[in-house]
Amino acid sequence: MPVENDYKTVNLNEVAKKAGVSIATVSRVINNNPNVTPVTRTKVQQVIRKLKYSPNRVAKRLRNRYASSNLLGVLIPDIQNPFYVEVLRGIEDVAYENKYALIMCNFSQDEKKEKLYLDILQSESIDGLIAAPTHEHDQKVIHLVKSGLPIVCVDRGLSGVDVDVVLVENKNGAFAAVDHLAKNGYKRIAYISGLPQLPSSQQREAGYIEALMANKLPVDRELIRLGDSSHESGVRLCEELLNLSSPADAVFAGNNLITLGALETIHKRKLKIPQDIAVIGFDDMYWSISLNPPLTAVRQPAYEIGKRAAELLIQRINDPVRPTVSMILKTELMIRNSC
Amino acid sequence: MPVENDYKTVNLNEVAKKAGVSIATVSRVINNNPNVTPVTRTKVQQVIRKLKYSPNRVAKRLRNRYASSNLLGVLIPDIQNPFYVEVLRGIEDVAYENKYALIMCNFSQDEKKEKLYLDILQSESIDGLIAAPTHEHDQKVIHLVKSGLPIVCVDRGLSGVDVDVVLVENKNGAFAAVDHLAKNGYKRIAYISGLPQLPSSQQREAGYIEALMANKLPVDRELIRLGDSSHESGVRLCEELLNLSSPADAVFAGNNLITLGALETIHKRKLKIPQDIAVIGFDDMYWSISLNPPLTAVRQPAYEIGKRAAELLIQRINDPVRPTVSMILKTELMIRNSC
DNA sequence: TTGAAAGCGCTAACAT
DNA sequence: ATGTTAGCGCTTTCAA
Repeated sequence: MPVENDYKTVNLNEVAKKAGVSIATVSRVINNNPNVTPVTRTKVQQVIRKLKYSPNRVAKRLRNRYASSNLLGVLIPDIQNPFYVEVLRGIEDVAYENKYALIMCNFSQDEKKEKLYLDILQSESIDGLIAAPTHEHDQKVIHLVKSGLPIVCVDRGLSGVDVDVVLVENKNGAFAAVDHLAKNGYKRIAYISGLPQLPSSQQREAGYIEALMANKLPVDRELIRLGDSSHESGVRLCEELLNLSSPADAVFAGNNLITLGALETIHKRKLKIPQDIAVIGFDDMYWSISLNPPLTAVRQPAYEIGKRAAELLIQRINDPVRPTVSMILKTELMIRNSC
Repeated sequence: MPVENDYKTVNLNEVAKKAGVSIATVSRVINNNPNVTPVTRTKVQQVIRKLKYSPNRVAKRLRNRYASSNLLGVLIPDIQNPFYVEVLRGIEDVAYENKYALIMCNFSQDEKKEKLYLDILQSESIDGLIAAPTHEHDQKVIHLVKSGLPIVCVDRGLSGVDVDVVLVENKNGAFAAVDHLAKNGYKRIAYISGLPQLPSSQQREAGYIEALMANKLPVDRELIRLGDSSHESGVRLCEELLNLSSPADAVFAGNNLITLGALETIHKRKLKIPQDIAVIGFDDMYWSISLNPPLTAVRQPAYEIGKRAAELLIQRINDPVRPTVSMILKTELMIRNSC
């Protein structure tokens, strides 16, 4: 049971008393209300400084629930994924420029945790939210959108509601990757998918299949492995692919973490890339060049995604009725040596 | 200028009215106060569910400033550094278990930003804070400790105040790394340091120098390069080291990001590791095995650091007067192929 | 220009 | 067992 913390904070009352004015006047000084004489203002400011007074944001928000809390919520599916970290950095830079602080919540792809954090975020009365929902029918997020809270979705859209969203061309990106593999002569190209309920996983699979067909390659369901977007799933599913009676000769990994997991398996087996097996990953990393071998990957403009999302969110906070937009960013195939 | 958000929230009053009881009774139901008849309780709960009522945390905190906000602050120096991400995961798991949510603030080694976030955190009346201060004399954090806010420092201590802290054996870890290099016959071992004001950078340098001396190797100031703990600094300083008239034959990199930067430079120059130059990094990564070549590194128990720090923090919140503790965790040399 | 006072949603002491 | 009410720190009318 928490014990009383005995650190007390200076409040308006103490400042007012010490300055010999009313709390209303102190409040005016703090909020730069022009209706204060320079003399009074200076006097109050001195006391504020002396007492190290800083306004209580909690009280402020309670009183003025429609005023800005200067707090933005960010709901991240997996903080271990460097892609989301980069998105976060984009969000952060824009937020900081606009004097917003971030409450970041990482739900580790756990829907229960997501719900808990969403509840907290809502009752903290944040000004807006950037979220990557677990799936398109995420009831909780949909409910929040409907309630009028400014929201921007990244990486994953929402079905049935009108919401700002920032996505990438998942299908095209996947197509380019697999097409590159096929053009280089690989015949048994595998796809290790992330969580199958994610729209991005589905779109990447669609791109994979289209590229196979465009190159007259058969679609073998055995070569499509469904995982949970984690590093561990990359390790495990790559093993399965290598154990096939007719093993894969190339792997298209559905995200960052899966790629790193697949590489781990391949290196453990002392297989040569790309001679024994080719690898291409969705998501580039800044250290891709230092991997063995330098990794060929589909680059998502992660920082840009975050930046755009934050910009859209702040726009919406300032203008709740502007029409929603969908922003689709392009991917880029970074060809190096892994295929 | 933000416009009114028109999403209104259900409050105690509406629930009370609809249920035909007083707000006090509703409050009791919410807080599981036993003094409510089962009949009343059920009736109120039904209304709560029907109205989708959820308590306003802001009001709760204002009213009861000494009660738990169930909010923990985390002040991260650099979210791009996988080490801190791992620490964060440790913190998060413990926090979640104990029903705390996290406000994470990433200040990107920027002291101004750090100060801003600290102000916000304080006025959000968080229950406690886990911080990695910019340096040992961080006035703002010291002030917070003195004010009585429960705080645990990670990775970096604070001088002159009594505060819980979780650290690793930086000096020993560095010694082991450099000693390993020396024992393998390397003569011109360089050290790329992170931000020189960080205690960890200094301790690692001390370990480096001691290992040099223990192996009767000269200490050449030219081989010690001071950076800012970033990836970019690793790239740049490794270049400088390679351009020396008598270049380094081994590099001890002060952290994760620096290691990745140094590798980038070495690969760009098509140098062979460890033949042309050996590399050893402080901080292990789960994908170290997939690097070219598999990286030898000093492993810090990052997840454990976060876990311990969060445990200490929660202990302190529950018992503000327990004596402070310093926890020093061990590092481990992971020998692979880069030296 | 300044002050007094209401009230944001909630909890807890007190009254019934 | 339930209700009434004060007050957390703040902003904002309204009055002076």
